[in-house]
Amino acid sequence: MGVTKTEHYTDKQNSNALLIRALAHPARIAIIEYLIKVDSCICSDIVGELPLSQPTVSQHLKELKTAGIIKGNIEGNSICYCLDEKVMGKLIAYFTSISNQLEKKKNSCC
Amino acid sequence: MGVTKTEHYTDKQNSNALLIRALAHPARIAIIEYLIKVDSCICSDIVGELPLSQPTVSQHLKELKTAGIIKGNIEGNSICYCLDEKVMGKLIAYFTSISNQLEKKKNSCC
DNA sequence: TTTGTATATTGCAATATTACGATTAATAAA
DNA sequence: TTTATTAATCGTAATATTGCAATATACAAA
Repeated sequence: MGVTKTEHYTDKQNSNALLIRALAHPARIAIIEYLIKVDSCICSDIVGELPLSQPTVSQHLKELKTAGIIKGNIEGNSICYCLDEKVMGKLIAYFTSISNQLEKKKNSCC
Repeated sequence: MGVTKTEHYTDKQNSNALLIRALAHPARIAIIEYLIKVDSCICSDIVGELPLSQPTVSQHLKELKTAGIIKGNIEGNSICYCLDEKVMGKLIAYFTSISNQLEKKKNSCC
């Protein structure tokens, strides 16, 4: 039905899924990589960097913003977007914890 | 149009997006967390663990398998699924590299 | 005020995802 | 061989995502 049964998973599983989903598109990966590279930016830069129209880029930015991964501050008549390192840190911490768990038990069956 | 313009991104961006997308659902997060916890399992176990029907679980397993995150070996008349730590490692390495880049430049503008 | 620039929103079409019942396929057990 | 068990596949419905043209909004500059 295209609708996820979120109520049966843990809060962590749901919130991590939302964060991960926000990065599950090459355009949004390109956006955060660009934000990391320039370490501050305005939206029109991003439109120029991507092979997408301005409305489509705006939509991807909105998804990243909704997920909390980026934040935007109005600056004159443009908008300064940058990473929310705290939220990004949560995602990184999740994968780090998986990494640690995998380190511990190397006795896989396959 | 619901179709991603993959040809304009780098191979890394596209392949990372595919890996990340494979985990962009709480059911699939629950599956890999369960696989890590038990360190080997068969599909029927997973069906019991999740609030989803057997066909739906099978479909999620297929997506994880297509992405390369898990592998399955036939074992009697059931299937032993487990993580492909090499592929999982690539994903972890990506987030680690992002983490390292963020460490270096703390002078964000927002 | 008018004009230009930057970004968001709306509306829509094409396609993808999520979920499940019914069925199939393959092996195990009786 | 028959029956049971396990997992995959098919078909389909509901919903979500991706993308863009057109338009709206908001501010800056002239």
